[in-house]
Amino acid sequence: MTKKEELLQAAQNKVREGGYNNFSFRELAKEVGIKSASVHYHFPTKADLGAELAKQYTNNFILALGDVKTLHNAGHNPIAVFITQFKHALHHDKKMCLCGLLGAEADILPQPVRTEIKRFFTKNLDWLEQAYLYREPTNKRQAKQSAIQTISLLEGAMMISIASQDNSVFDNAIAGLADH
Amino acid sequence: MTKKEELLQAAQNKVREGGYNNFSFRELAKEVGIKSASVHYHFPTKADLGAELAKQYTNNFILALGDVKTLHNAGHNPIAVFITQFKHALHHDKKMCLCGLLGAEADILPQPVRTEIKRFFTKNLDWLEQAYLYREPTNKRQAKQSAIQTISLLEGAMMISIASQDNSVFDNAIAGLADH
DNA sequence: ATTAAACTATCTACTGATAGGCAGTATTGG
DNA sequence: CCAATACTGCCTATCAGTAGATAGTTTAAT
Repeated sequence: MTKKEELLQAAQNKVREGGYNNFSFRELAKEVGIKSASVHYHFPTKADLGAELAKQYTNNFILALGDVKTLHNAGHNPIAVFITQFKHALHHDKKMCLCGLLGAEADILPQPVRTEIKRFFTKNLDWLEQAYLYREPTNKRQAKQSAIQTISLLEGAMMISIASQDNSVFDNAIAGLADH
Repeated sequence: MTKKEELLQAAQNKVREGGYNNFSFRELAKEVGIKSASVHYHFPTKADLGAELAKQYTNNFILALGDVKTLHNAGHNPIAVFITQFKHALHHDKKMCLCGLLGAEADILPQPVRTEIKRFFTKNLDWLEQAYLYREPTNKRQAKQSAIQTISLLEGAMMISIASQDNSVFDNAIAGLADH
């Protein structure tokens, strides 16, 4: 892993714990073993770092989900896959969704970061809409609404689980969500 | 309004925009027209201020909801009332739920603040559980689950609406939620 | 006279950012 | 083939601004 990648990884952990203001160049530098001035070599400004962080997070997230059609044809339920990925983020990383937390504080984010956060949600909503269209006789309007409701429930349940320090909240919230 | 109340109000706005790290004693002081040192007179430490902020927010929120039984007997649907209060917070204040945002960054909050955030959710879940028990033949287990799902959906939808800078996301998410 | 609510002044620590230097590696032109 | 050049990735040193917090003082109302 290059120093740049290490910096992004360290930043991701910090942001997922306490938001955009919860990391500093000095802190990241110390964690990966370089000086804070060198972080500016890789990312000219903090906004640049934040934007790239959100961008890569989104890309990795969508990539990990895979293709809706492929999943469906292989006999998997895309919606269950989507839910599982959120569940994994909470249970494995024990941290909030990066874009969920940043989304909540969108008002104070530099524009480039805010743009990437928006992209996370449009990408995920498009994916979910497609997933719902592979189900039952559904029109586009209904699929869109189901997509919004599903991702809202997941982000909200994640948030409350972390606030409550109790993952059973999340498990309870998603019970029976995938199977109609 | 006393200076102390003004300070709490100013802090609430700041926190609901960008989280716990988005306000400073100097900023608050400037906004209400006193010196930063004087803020320490009202709130010895930042954690004290944060905890009282969350406490009052929770109390006001529950107070504004009213009593479930009373609402039900007056012919109102408590669940619809609950949803309306969230909707109002988003549409009127144009800001995230204080405890939603703070809940997401619970890992970095001073314990006294975290405790108050937890209380917000237990209070609201209890209220909602009661509300669901006034509906149809439902057992306690089902009512608890419905409560978690409802508040998760609301918090999540709020978050995504702010991230997307588009309130129609929220309206779409809550469509048909109150009426079974 | 006591007390509440503000003040002045100051401390240490941390913030993002910049200027300029210095090795090591690639690239390129004669 | 080799010297000149440029690039990469880091460094030291430093800046102005802001953070939370404290000690001690003044003001005004009870």
